[in-house]
Amino acid sequence: MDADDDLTRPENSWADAWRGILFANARVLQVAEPDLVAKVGYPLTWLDVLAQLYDSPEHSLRIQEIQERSLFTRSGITRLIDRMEAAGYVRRQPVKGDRRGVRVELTPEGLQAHERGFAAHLPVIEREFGRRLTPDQQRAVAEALAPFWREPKAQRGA
Amino acid sequence: MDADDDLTRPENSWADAWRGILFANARVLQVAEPDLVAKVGYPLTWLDVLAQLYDSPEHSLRIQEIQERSLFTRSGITRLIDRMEAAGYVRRQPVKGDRRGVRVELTPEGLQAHERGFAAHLPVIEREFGRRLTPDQQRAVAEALAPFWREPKAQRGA
DNA sequence: CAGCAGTATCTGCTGTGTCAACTACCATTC
DNA sequence: GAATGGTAGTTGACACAGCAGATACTGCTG
Repeated sequence: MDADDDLTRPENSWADAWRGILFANARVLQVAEPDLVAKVGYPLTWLDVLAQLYDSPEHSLRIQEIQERSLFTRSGITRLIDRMEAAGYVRRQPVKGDRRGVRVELTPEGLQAHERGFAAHLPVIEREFGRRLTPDQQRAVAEALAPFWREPKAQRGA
Repeated sequence: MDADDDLTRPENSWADAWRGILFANARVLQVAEPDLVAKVGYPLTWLDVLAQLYDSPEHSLRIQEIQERSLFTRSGITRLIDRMEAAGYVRRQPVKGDRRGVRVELTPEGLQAHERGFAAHLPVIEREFGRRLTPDQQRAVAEALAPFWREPKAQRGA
């Protein structure tokens, strides 16, 4: 993914770490994504949204909140919710007090889909990722990369 | 990205590491990708191919070899090369001895594009990723994730 | 309360990647 | 050397995400 890196120079020692991130991400998802679709019939993006809703009070969030927690743009979320709504996993509700807004809430089917999704997905991630690291490595990676998810998101796009 | 993980159970201790990978990848690329496009006028996928070609003997590879080294399907590569060829960065040549094949080679413009690309890209990755890890963390992450890029690729797709 | 800037979401268009089918060619077998 | 099965690359139809502009509403100002 990266070019020739001179590892003797200290300022380039992050290059292999970055390469590792790129490859680990790509290789694991390349297995996990089709696996999830095959097993539960929907893609990882849906599972992400289902999990966000599940973890929220009343299993519901506003479009904007979903966007903030995810790595999509607003228009991307609109269409994602369109599809999930068509599948019966979520429902759009008016927000009381702000008629511009939309509250997205999990349906019972969505709740079930969330459960099935994780039941199918987690073992694959464990097999493809977790087991390939020692407990020490798991801790080290988790600690080193924690800043990237414990921070507010850099805003972008429409 | 993930759901509620019980971190006291040892078999779930990879969850935060995985979450870190997902977020680090997404957050860094979310900055680096538009930055590259703004600075050199082409996306990361091109830089990846340019680097592969640059690192190869005679700055050329067969379509198939590019595909093996990348995370795309064959048809994806075909179209990617179409665009890069239209931009003048690569050239398609017949393969002697196998008239089915195509050899993709870097043009002088492509060579220059590669150079400009890395000159623009590496500092961004360093800033957004490298500097946020201590040297120890860089080493630990690199070592833990090395298996993912030092392995043959899982085949997929058309 | 008219005007107007700001916010929340949606929509049209476009770029890019995938899948499956297709063409062209290679290699083996009889 | 015709038949057959495999390989290399392309193409058509489609799915999905992004951007920019549209729409509908909020809330402040005078």
